[in-house]
Amino acid sequence: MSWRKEQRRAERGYHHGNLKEALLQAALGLIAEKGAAGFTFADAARMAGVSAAAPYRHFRDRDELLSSIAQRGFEQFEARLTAAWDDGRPDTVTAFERVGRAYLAFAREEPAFYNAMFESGLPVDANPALQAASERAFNIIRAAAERLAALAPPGMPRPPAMMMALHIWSMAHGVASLFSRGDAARRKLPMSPDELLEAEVLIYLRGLGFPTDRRPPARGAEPPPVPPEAPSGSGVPPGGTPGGPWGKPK
Amino acid sequence: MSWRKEQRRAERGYHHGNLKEALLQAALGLIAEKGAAGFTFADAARMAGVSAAAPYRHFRDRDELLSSIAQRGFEQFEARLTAAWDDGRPDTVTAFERVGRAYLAFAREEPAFYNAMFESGLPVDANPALQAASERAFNIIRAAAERLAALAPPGMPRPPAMMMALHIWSMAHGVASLFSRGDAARRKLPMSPDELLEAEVLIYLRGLGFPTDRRPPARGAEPPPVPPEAPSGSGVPPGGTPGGPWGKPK
DNA sequence: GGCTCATGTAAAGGTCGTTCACATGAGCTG
DNA sequence: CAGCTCATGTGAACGACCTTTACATGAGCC
Repeated sequence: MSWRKEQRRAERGYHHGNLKEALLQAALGLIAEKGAAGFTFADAARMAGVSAAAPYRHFRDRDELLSSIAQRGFEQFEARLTAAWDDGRPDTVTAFERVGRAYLAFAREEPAFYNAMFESGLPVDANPALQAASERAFNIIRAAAERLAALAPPGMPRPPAMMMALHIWSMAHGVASLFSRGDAARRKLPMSPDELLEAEVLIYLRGLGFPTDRRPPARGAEPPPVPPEAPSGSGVPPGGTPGGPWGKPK
Repeated sequence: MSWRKEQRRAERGYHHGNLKEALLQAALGLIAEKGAAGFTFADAARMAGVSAAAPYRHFRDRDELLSSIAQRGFEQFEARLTAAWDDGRPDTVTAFERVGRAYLAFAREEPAFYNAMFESGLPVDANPALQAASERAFNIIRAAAERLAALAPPGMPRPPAMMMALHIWSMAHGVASLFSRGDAARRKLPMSPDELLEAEVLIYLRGLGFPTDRRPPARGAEPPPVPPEAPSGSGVPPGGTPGGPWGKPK
């Protein structure tokens, strides 16, 4: 009860206080540095200032730690996608693309989480809680796709929202994992991963018949099914992509 | 030079004969079973019936073995993509889709190679030969995209072939790595990975303005001004998808 | 104060990756 | 065939890691 003990508790608390949290943080840092494969249980213990056996009081084994991190990652992922979707404001297509960018941003800014979630070799169904978290995150994309599908122009058959969601997911994951992270980012590209994904999604949506030319409706005409591409005269607002979803057409 | 020695040579040749090849094969099997992360150098040595130190006569370290496998994988990958592309026969769009399916088939049928190539955490530029092999494989996709881009319908701006190639690659990799391999394949889907990718690519191509409805024109009004590729009289390629790129429209 | 349980430690066994000194046999040279 | 040399494989050893086991310790509760 002495002051010192109180002090110790503040520093390390009960036998360190919250080793579990400390280990998660340490592991996160290590994974960010060296990848999920390179991360070692012993290192995390060392980093937390604790013996190599201590972590086993909090995690059955190394995989369970990894799985915990992946789960936490899916939760943050879900939060970011939810925020990006913003319930479809200001319009569905814009919000949808924002979700795509949020996906990439997460992959780029949280490499450790992304690695644990998708590249650590964890079996998808390792942990029911993990699986549930993963599904909750995916459901954001799915819900967005649902809203988008409901907007299908009259002329076109309405695409299944589930399929759209899976397509978008695969695009985002493909771009993230091939071009946007770690060593893979070194591949030389004609455009940034964000632009690449944005163009990909836009072209895809156009393929479904959605109007993707969302700029101040300078030249009236409500979008007919599959409107022609950007008119050559438009003023190219900053967010817009002149000349179509890709850069300057040849 | 006795009979026994000749026999031994037949079995193991000079000090085993071709340990290098045996190690590559062993590693391939192990990776297929347990993933690139789980594969161990010592195991490969054991499987080849050789001491744990022997592999070091043929590979600088474990990573070099992995890198060799990845390189060989890219070579086989290139061969399969080349065969699938078949120089764009019978028509560009059909051949293009066949390349997509070949991509998935490779990922499914050669999980060990795919794993070493894309999921082993090897730095892309680890080995110049590896990087070159990887580029050669990608160039097949790129060449196919080039041909496709050249067919851009007059009304549309011509999409950069490089971008198209990157898009297709990301779709194929995304689908393969999320849905088509190992544990990930357990995710329950409304359609097979092949169908998923086929639909995705078709929708994408339609978004670029390509005619993707290569069937006897059932319920017209589809392709805008576009020189149709295969003559519509040709006998319904087996890959045809009734009702649009996805299944029955709702 | 004493009990109990969660939490941490030390030690040990097993596996790996890797290195090093050494063995061995293939193929050449004379 | 003798002998040399070099590629190839072995055995032992080191350090790191994962994991288990027996033991220590201190928090919280009666």
